[in-house]
Parts: sequence; C-alpha cells; structure tokens
Amino acid sequence: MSTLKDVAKKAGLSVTQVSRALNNHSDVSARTREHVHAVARALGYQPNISARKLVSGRSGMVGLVVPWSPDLSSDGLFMEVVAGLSTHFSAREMQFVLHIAQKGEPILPVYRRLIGNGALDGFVLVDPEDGDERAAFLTELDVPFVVHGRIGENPEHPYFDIDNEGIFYELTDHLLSLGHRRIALLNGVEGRTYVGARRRGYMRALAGAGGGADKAITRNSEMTEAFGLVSTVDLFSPGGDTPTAIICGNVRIAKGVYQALQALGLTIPDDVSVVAHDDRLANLQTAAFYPALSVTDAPLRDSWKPLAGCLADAIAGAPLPKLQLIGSHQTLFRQSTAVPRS
Amino acid sequence: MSTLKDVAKKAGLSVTQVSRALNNHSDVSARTREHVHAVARALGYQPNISARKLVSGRSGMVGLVVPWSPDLSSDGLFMEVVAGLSTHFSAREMQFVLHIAQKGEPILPVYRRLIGNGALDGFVLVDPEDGDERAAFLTELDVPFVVHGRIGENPEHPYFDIDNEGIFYELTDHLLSLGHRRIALLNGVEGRTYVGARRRGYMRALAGAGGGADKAITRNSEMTEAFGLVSTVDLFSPGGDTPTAIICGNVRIAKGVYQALQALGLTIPDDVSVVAHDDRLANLQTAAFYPALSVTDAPLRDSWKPLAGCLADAIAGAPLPKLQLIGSHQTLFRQSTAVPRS
DNA sequence: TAACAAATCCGAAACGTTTCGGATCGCGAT
DNA sequence: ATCGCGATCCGAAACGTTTCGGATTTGTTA
Repeated sequence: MSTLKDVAKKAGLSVTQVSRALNNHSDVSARTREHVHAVARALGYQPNISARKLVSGRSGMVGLVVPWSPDLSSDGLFMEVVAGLSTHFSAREMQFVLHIAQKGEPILPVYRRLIGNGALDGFVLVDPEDGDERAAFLTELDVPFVVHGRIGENPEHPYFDIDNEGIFYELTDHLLSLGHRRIALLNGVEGRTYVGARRRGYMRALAGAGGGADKAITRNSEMTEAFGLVSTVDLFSPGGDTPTAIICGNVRIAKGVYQALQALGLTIPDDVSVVAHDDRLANLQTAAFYPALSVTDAPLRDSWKPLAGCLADAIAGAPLPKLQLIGSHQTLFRQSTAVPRS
Repeated sequence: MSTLKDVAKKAGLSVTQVSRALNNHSDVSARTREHVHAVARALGYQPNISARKLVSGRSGMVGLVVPWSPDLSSDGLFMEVVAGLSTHFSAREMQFVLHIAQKGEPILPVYRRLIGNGALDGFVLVDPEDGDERAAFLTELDVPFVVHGRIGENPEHPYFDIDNEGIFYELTDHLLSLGHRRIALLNGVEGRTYVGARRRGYMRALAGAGGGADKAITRNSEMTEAFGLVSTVDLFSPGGDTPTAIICGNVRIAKGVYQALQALGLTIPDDVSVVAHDDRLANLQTAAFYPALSVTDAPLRDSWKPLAGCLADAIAGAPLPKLQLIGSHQTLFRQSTAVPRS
C-alpha cells in the first residue's frame, strides 16, 4: 500500500500539498492538482481511513444496526434496504457496513460499542417506533444519524420520509368526496411511526367531512395478504361495521381484500371501493388488478439515495433544516373507486 | 470518549504501562493490572481502533463480502450465516461487518478497496467455487482470510470444512454393503467445491465395489424439494436408469423424493432406499420422516465458531496446519434403508 | 523600482495507540 | 561493596493523515 509520502516524493511536492490537492482544497494550482491526482492513480494510492479518522474525526464509514430476527430474511425488504444504501454510500466514496445484533441483545450498548471505538461516523435508523430510544440515545451522544421516517411531532433529527399523513388524508378524502361515509382503514402494526401518521391523516379527513363520517373503522396488523383477506371477511360478517370503502396500507393487503370480496360475492367498485398506498415493494402491478387499483404511489426504492445524502450532509455538519426531507408521491385513481351504492 | 491518557492520569501510571496492563502483557504486576482495569471500566474506556490499527496494523474488524442477489434474502441461510459469524466474532471482541456488493459489480475491486483503505484485518469467504478467484487474489495480496470449505486438492489456505468426500463415501458405501448396485446421487450445482467433493466420495465408493456398481447416476441442481421430486419422477420414468437407492444432498431434496416415491406408488425402503446428508438448515426433523430418514448429520450452525476462531488465529499469525479444520459428523442410519428387492 | 496582495507552497504538530529500548528498584549471590 | 537478575515501570518514536501558521513565489499597482 502506498502512502501519501510516496505520492509526495514521486510528485516532487510536500505531503501537505499532496493532501490538499487530493482533497480538492483551495490553495493548490489546477496544474499540480491534476498532476498529483495522476501520480496517485498511477501508484494506486488509497487513503488510510484509520489515519484520516484519527486526525480529522471522520472515517467515511457509516453503519446500520439491526437486531437479528427470523423475518429479516423472509421479507425481501431488508436486503433491498441494505443493497440500496450500500450502493448510494459507495457512490459517495463512503463505506456502508451492516451490523447484525444478536438475538435478544439490548440494542443501545451495541451502538455504544460501535461509537466508542470510533470506527463509524454515523448511522442510518430504519423502522423507527414511537418514542424511539435509539434516536434519543444518539442525539444525547451527539452522533450523526438519519432516520427513515419521523419520530414524534416536531422532530429535531435529520430524516427522509414521505408524507404519510398527507397521503392517507388524500386517500380518505377521495373516498369521502365520492360520497362514502363508512370507510375502513387496514393499517400496519401500532407503534411504528408511519402507522400513527397514516391514522392521523385518515382521522383528520374523517373529521372534516359531515354526515356521520367521523366513525373510524380501523384494523392493525402486519401488512400481509392474509391480513387483508381476514379483516375483510370480518368487516362484512353479520353485525360488523360493514364499510362501503376500504383503504389498504399497502398493495399486499389490497390483494387479500380483492380475494375476500370476490369470495363474498361483492364487486369492486360497485359494492365496495378499494384504494391502497403502493410502496412498490411487492412485485404486484396495481394497474393489472381487476379492476385496476386506485393508489397513491411512492416507491420505497427512491429513499436510499436521499437517505445516504442526508447522512453524508449531517456528518459534514449541515444545518438541520437542510436535513429534513420529504419524498414526493403520485396519486393514481383508477377503476377501483366509485360512488357508493345508494 | 476517554483515552488511554485519561486512564493513565487517573491510575497514576504512564500511558505505556496502562496499555500493557489492558492488553494483559507480561511485565505488569497483577495488582496494577487489576487497578488499571478497574479505572478503565470506571471511565468507560474503549480503545480507539483507528489509532490501534495505525500502529499495530490490526483493527479487529473483519468482513464478509457478498454480491447482491435476489436469493440472498429468499433463502434463510444467509442471515443465519451473518448472525452466527457476528455472534462469534463479538465474543472475541472483534467487529464483524457485512459488505453487500452491487448487483453485477466485479468482486475483486471491492476487496481491493476494502483492503486498501486499511479498515479490515481479514475476510471470511463463503460459497467457494472451484478455482475461486477471491482466494487467489487475497493470497496474492497476503491478506488473511478463512474459507468455509476447501478450494482445490491441497489447499494452502485456512479453512473450516466438513469431510464432504468422506461423508458421501460413507452414504454410498452403506447402500453398497446392503447390496445396492444402482445408486443415484442428487447433488448440488456443479462448480461449488463441496459438490465436487461429494461426487468424488460417491465415485470412490462405487469404484471400490464389484458387481457392476460403477455406473454413476447423478443429477445436479439447486438443492430444493422440487429438485428431489422432479428428478425422482424422471429416474423412475420408463427407459430411465431406475435406481434402487437414492442419495440426497440435503433433507429438502429428500422430502421431494419421499413425495415423488409415494406418488409413484413405491415404498421406502422396500422398493427404494433413501439416504441424505442433513445440515440442519431446513427445519425438517429427519427422525419424523416416515419412514425415519437415514442421514449423516453435521449441523452447519456448528461452523461459525470455528470459522471465527480460525480467522482470528490466522490474523494473529498462526501456522497453516493449525488453521485447517475439519468438523465432525454423525451417522444415523434409520428405517429408510434396506436390502434391495431381489 | 518598491511595495503589496494573491496564489501557491511547506514544516511541524496533532490525533490515540503500540512497542522498542532502556531505566529503576529490591534482593540474593559473589 | 559489587554484580547480576527479575520484576516492574517509563520516555519516545512510530503509524498515515489533516491542518495551522507561516514562508515563498508570482503578479499587480503605485
């Protein structure tokens, strides 16, 4: 491995100037900078991140810590997350490392170890929960991190999120404006921050509509096809809160709902309207549903790049307002919604 | 973060002696060593691995590099590997980091980057293939690594492996000694080192037996239930090399074979004997098969500890013979094997 | 031509650890 | 008293990088 000194010798410059040249610093002439870069490339020079970290406090390594759980592997999602983040940090010449914590191991000490030995510059936090302890802990220790989602009302932390509340307001409002008054929401597991945001959007829309629409009908569960199927059957069982429209937390749920409604002999959208939010995770083409599913569309895949950028900026010391990002979404209303049967 | 200097000041000793005390070096009295440890604990001292790496050349971080592929997540195996290795490196106060390479990205430059910047001390190599380029590359660069499996005839690299050849010799020999002469082997995908080893064991046993047993009947594929099912149907189709016994690369294959044989109206072990190697990965209880499946048993879960130990020793500079380990296995012959129908 | 500013460069210190070579001390043997 | 030895300690150098403060060169203006 060649060092800065080697490059300096070969380029006929001081170590100082070579360092500045390679880091594209200001007071080095364009000519020498190019020359230094050329020499460095020729020698296959790579900066030693340990030395760099020691003096500058930055190693360029960031991490993701996840507790081991069996469904890490079952769900294809996790690998998608890792691959996506890895890709975009690489593009910024940063190293992304994954640390799987042991089963049942408390998570905070893991962060403490990883921070204490000074290997990592910052962290990505996924699957935030209400009152998330990790964010509080890292804030306390003044360690940079970015959250995929938002924790609490007015978050003081860097994040990338989509407007979950707004999206579910839109979905609910769309159905309300068609005339629906009994609208069910099939939401995710209580405790996840996005689940609360989605509920708030739904409630806010209901509260704004007249005509006795303020009665919430919600179910919470892991967002699976089975959940959609089972809760639809339940909702339409005698004595139930039979809704005229169903909002699904994702497309998988919607698939279960479609199956259940077909089995129950109910048609979409004549008997029941169905909408969903599509994160594009499952390989389900919503346009190919029959009838074509009305959705709000916000690919989760689009998160990794802004997340990586946000953490990089946070480490570089950007001010908070620049580190709070909201992704965009599209509204695609198709054939699965209509005015309710009188 | 408190440093060595802080600990030294508080303990009333020199930095040198504190370092030696914490690393359990020889020329420090038992009393001071305990004292230093106590002070360090009280201060929550953690060594800065960057500083350590810089001077000693060791960071205590090791890595696993895997190319991204969709079936990383589908198969539960991968997470099992990561969690297992992570656990056992943690136990040795080492950091285990996972690096997912991008889809289709050539893998050697990834290693080069990871080595060049000096972050990692060594690597674990999994899923070795015949003539594996990674091992050659790392050997060339003189970077420590351990292979889960063996590459080539007389490997010059550290490894932990099971005796695949011996195991499949045993399985084949067991069937031969019962009188079988037409024995099929349902093996994994050609190219993986263990697949070759298993084939060699099978062939060696066949070659040693008389009576026209030297005709190999083999199939290669991903080792799934479907593979077992399909190839059994194929083997017993008219004009096929109808065997009297089947050796399965794992228990999933065996499950498919059982299903196929039942569908074909053939009974185990009267019409066909079945054996398998059990790596305990799938949650299939071989004793609960009907009839109970004869297996060789070598839990893959038992690999992570020796693998971690082997890499740690390799980094510490242990001689090669101490770094080439073979795991043990058990032979459990049960009710799925019998003498062939005359 | 002198003076000054801008551009470009460099030496040396610093980060936190390990380790080499030597220092100090007590103590029994010569 | 001297020597040697083991046990225990310490100062200083080194690892490869960034950065502070100052030095040198170049170009421009009075």
